[in-house]
Amino acid sequence: MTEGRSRRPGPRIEEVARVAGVSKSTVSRVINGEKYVSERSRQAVHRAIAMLGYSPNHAARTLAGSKANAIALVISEQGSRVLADPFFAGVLRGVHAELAGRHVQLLLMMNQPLDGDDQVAYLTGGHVDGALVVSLHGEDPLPRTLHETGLPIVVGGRPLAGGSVPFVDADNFNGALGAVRFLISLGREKIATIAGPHDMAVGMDRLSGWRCGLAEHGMPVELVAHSNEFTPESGALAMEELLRRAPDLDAVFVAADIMALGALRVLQSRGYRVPDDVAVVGFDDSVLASTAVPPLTTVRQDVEGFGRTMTWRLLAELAGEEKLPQSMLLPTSLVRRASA
Amino acid sequence: MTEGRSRRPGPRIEEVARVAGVSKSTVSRVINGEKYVSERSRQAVHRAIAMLGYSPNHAARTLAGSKANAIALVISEQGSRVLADPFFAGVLRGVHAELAGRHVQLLLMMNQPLDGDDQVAYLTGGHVDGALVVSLHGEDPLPRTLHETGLPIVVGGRPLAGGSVPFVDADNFNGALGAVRFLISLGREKIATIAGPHDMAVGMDRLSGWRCGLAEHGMPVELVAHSNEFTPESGALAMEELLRRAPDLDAVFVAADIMALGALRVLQSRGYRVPDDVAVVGFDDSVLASTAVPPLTTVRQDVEGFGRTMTWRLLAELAGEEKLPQSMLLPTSLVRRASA
DNA sequence: GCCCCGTCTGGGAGCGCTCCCAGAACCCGC
DNA sequence: GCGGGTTCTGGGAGCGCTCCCAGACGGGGC
Repeated sequence: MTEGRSRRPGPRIEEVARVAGVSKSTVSRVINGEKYVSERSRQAVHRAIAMLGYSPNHAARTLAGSKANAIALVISEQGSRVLADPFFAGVLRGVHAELAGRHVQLLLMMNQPLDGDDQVAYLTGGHVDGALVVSLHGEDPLPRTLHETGLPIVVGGRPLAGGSVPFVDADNFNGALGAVRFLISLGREKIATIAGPHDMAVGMDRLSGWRCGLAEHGMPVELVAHSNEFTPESGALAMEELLRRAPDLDAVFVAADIMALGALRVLQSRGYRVPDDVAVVGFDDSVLASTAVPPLTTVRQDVEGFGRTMTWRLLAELAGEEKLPQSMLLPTSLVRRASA
Repeated sequence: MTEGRSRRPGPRIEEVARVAGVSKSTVSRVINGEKYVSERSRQAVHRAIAMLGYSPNHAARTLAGSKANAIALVISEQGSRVLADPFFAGVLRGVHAELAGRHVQLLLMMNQPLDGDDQVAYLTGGHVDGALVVSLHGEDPLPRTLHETGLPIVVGGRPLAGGSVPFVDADNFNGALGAVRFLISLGREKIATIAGPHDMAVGMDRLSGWRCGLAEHGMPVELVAHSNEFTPESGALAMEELLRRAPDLDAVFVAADIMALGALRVLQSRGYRVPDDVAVVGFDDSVLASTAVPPLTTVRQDVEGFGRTMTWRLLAELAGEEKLPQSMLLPTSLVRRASA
């Protein structure tokens, strides 16, 4: 590479030891937060580190130690869809926030068409201590594959084929349930839903919530239209199907804002007024929700918290903490706008 | 961390050397593609590597060598906005695609409120060989600061305070120019623009293109409304201002799809028909464009190419290539939909 | 008094590579 | 024949840490 970007300049651990008046070993112990270091030494080392502006060499730590001091963020499957979703933005911010101050590198990986095994090999090859796997497609085999190698991982989004893989997810079930209860509280009586694909947990869980909400009021749970993907077009098709089956429906719970957009378009072009004739509730509270016409009432999930929680869970496991919850569901909240 | 995720198992370079019947040094030379290795040795080493499934230890290479074998992707300023933009998704994919097969790690970094100097220190501290800096805010000092430390970087988006920092950007000027020419070809005669903030190159370049397009047909270039940020609300305000100043305008070029959404809303609520009364052209071709009502005619930029080009440029520099272009502009294209 | 255990410390081997150096082998021209 | 290059090779000293070991010190319990 560019010849001679000369060897890293900063002070080494030895320098710190000299200044602090202790040995390399003791400095190392302080850096790694081990016990069996006197308060006096600890202070001295911290002072020396601050004075010299010392920062440990990542490669050396990794080479010498038994850990890689890095975790991977793996975007499974085409990545396109996940990333295109602003959802991912918040997650990333959360991950980063939780990592702040720790000496842990964040490596980014995506499923390339080529990769596959390479990726698993790399991840389990000692380059990272653990991985955050964002995988929306419930049947994605990667989470399980990785988990079985013994690599500590946390999956974002409940994996369908997960076995006992630790995961973090929004509480999709209760989010949907709350949305339906809200619609019922508005006096709506014929509440349909546009559900996501069968093979995604996020879709199934929201559908269950909808079912449950209706069932607990003794209302029928027939008006379901499945869409194949999270796109406005797909949402529009589903809406058309619903209107064909029940022209007199008065509310729709749509499993994603982006599909709700398509549904809105169809409703309006058929002359239904939203929310007067038909109330619409989405899910995600993405940018799309507030820019929709009318602005969409939707279920918000805390995406940043999503990333933070995943990271926290992984780091805790790496730190050897016991009795961690195998999975965690994050609360959602209803954001009321104009569409319902 | 989890005690005893035992030391990385794979074979070491010495093993490869033994099997190939050469010395460590020669294996190292082959791996790093140096010259002065006989064809015979090279073949033998490659065979041995394949047979053993050898993969070099990243930490050791970095520690021993003079390069880090990693590059950083730095999301400058709040990150929130950049990331929320699907724009970033494509860039990331492009970066990753370009990196495939190379033994280069991609480290992700964001500007934390806390960081600042820490980040510069880390980046110039030898942890990475170079950095891709995504910075939409033109006056962001980070690109220049990093560049001045001598760290090879490529900035995504033309930096205003950039000096001679290498950058990659969409050809915003010609994109806007093309949009205006298109509007003129439709017979529009009173073409306004909603421009982005003054402090962002992307906004300024698109404005210049609009100006130029009108000027070359001898049309007046007065109908400019600046918005402070790339939001629908801001776009709506700007549209209102324009209508106040020129109720009879018949076209608007909006510097971003997301602002165009706000503009559309205002136009429609005032009874203007789009595109019959007023033609609207956006910029970016984001998801928003196709879901808008009516679907937005807009200027597309190849975001994936953006990422690929940035990465290519950086790697080329790291490889010591000479005479690289200091900056690169990527072509845009007009996507015709219903709004114009 | 003794030993044992818990606390704290320093020394030094070695992680798996790269890169410098020295030297072998070979070609060229004179 | 000799000197001077260019091509190829191996040996081995580190890169900057961590972690093991050995040992020093102190405060119990018997």
